[in-house]
Amino acid sequence: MPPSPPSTPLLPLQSFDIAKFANRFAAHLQLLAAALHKASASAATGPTPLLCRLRALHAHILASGFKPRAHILNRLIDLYAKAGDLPSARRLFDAASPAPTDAVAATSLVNAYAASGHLPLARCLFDRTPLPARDTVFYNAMISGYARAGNGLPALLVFCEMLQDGFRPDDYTFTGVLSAAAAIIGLEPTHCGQLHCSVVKSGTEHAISVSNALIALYFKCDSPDTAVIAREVFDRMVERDELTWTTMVVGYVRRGDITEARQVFDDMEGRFNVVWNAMISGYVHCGLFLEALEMFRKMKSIGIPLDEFTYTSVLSACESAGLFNHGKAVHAHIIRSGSDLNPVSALPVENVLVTLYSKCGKIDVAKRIFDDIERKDPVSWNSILTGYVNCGHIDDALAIFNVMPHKHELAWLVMISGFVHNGLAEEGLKLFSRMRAEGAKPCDYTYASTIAACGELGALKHGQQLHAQLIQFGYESSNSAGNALLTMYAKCGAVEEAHIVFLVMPNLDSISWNAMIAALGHHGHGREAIELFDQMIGGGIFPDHITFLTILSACNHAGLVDEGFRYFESMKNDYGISPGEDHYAQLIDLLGRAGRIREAWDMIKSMPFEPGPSIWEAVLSGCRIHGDMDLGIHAAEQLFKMIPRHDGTYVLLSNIYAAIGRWENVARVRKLMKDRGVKKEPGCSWIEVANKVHVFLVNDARHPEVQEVYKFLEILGVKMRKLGYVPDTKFVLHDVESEKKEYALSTHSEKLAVGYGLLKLPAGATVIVLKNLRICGDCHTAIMFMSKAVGREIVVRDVKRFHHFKNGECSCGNYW
DNA sequence: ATAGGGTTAG
Repeated sequence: MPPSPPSTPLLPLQSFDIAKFANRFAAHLQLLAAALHKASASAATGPTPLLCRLRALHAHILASGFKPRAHILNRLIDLYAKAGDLPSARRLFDAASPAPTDAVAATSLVNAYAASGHLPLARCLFDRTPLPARDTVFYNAMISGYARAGNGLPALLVFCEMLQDGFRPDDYTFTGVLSAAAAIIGLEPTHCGQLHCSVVKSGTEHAISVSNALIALYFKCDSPDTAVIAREVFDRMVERDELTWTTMVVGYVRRGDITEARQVFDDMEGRFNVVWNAMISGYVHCGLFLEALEMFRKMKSIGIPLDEFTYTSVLSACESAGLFNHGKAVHAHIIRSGSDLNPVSALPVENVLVTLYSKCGKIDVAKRIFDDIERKDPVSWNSILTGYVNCGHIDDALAIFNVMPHKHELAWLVMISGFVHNGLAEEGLKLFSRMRAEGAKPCDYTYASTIAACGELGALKHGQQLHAQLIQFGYESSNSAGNALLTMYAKCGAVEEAHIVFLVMPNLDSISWNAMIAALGHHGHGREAIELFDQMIGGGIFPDHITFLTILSACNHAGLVDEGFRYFESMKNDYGISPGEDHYAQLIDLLGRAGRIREAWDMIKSMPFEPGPSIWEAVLSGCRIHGDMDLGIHAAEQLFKMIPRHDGTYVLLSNIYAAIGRWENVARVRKLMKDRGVKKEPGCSWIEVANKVHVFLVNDARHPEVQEVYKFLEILGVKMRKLGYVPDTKFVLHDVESEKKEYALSTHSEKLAVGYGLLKLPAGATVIVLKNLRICGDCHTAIMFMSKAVGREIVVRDVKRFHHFKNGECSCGNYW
């Protein structure tokens, strides 16, 4: 804690003669400068204690009637500038004009302006200083000012001006020039070479700071060759400082070369904690969390000072690795070790703690930490917002969002994607509109989330509008937006559009491939999906567990049993990806649909883990298709045991009882629910509703029968609410900002169709599926089963053609 | 010179 400003005068004025004053002042100013240098970042706003002392001293100087000579004046200006009181510095400077004979004061001011982000002011002063008053240091101030602000080109121009004006650059000049050059994006290796040459010519290459800047410059170039040169510069250095090691380690880390970084680190002489921190954060960025933790442990044990940077990286490692107990231990360590954390630079620590606690489900702890943060910044707000969203507390998140002082771009994004993930896609769209109305600028990720919302809603027109906006904003080459568009078009049934997006995307990543394969699979194009998968492999893209989930699902949709098996094996053997529960579930679903329910059963028994809900769901659906009711009920009951409070299970179980007409069991389910305090009605009501339903396949909102469909949906929606159901996304009536209501169902409705289609339908009941989409895999399957169930032909119109379903087959020849 | 918050695929 710096001393508070003295209330009594610093100096007893009467005891010194004027000459001695001058010396005393100079000495005091010197002391203040040293104190100022030590007290770097301070949390306090307003005048700092040091500034108060400076003002008091200045007041003494004025009161003494002593007219400070140039060097004292310069020092005063410098101190005011460094203490952050630029207006005072400027006043003194201007009062000393118009005859500044040296550049010292101007340099101080240029430095201060640049440091406080007022580059134009610095430049203005720079330009107004006449040539005779300039010196090398003066140019250096301007150059390093630009360099620190990341303005590479202006810095180089000042450097040229300096040479033209006939000044000799020194090591400081080159340190500035090189770090300015490093800020230029797309710098060519030849440029680095040219700068390197002029460094050598000037004879400053032995200065450590110049070599350091040179190394940083070569690393920034991001080519393997320049990294080698950086290494050569490093090897030739006779003397190295902390910055040298940091630059090397960070250089390798940024290139993703963690091994080289570690080698440099191991060669390091000295115990610089910044380098340790850099190494830890390097490990975290590479996903090597355990190595990061090990390094932290070692750092602690050999007594390298830990600081805010260390804690932030280590906590982030714990959070990313899911090692919450470890994270809590580090938190405890921070508290135990006393609060020697700088309140300004500890902010990232607090922010990552918020993330850590919310990630492990302790949102209340996260909230407490958040509330205790004194000076919350946008990251703090976004962290707690994300915490609530990820815990599914979307209402709390919204409440926080609404009281946020400055809604950062990311906050909008988190909120919109939060809505979409919590089944409130429509709210997401509304929020996007609000964002635009409030003049906030969406980034490509925001577009990605909003477009995903359209996909969930099946709101093709809105999706197209967003597509157009995206191009206007210049985001058309963004991968995230492209992937979202592709998926949106596929979910709206426009596979061709999706494919076009896929074809024109400049940088396909594994998500793009997965999305396109899924799009084809969902629409029943199993063969094409497989073909695309092979292309993906041929293109050297490594498939992940989602790719295999997708390809298995595609095989499932297309009834490609053998292919499904082949890919399941290949996943394990060729790619070393061990199948998870979902992969097994796909395969079991596939077998079940093909009537090979016993094989599916064997597969379950051979699984390396206990079957979970998705497995039993797959068994259940297989049993429903092929009438193996004993196994089906077994599956339903397993499901029931696993998630006893999951309403869906009650629905599922009573559905299957109802389907085989065992109404007494349906009643038992009702009673069970009552006993267990589940408020909702069991699922048989759904069936009662569904069996009387006339639903149409609709591609076009202007379809003559669409009004009837709307009416039905409204009745169904009301009825469901009366029964205590909250209609899920499949049946929500979407009012999508247009004048006329657009009732859109997402691809999930197909699953519903499968469910309904397989029920025993009373004579005369017709179940057709409402869609404004084209017929795709599951939907097709469902209708084929329906045609078998009702024993007569069902004709549905697709966008392109009519499909005639009869006796479980379709005129288009597609096997389900 | 080292640190913290985000998206899209199943």
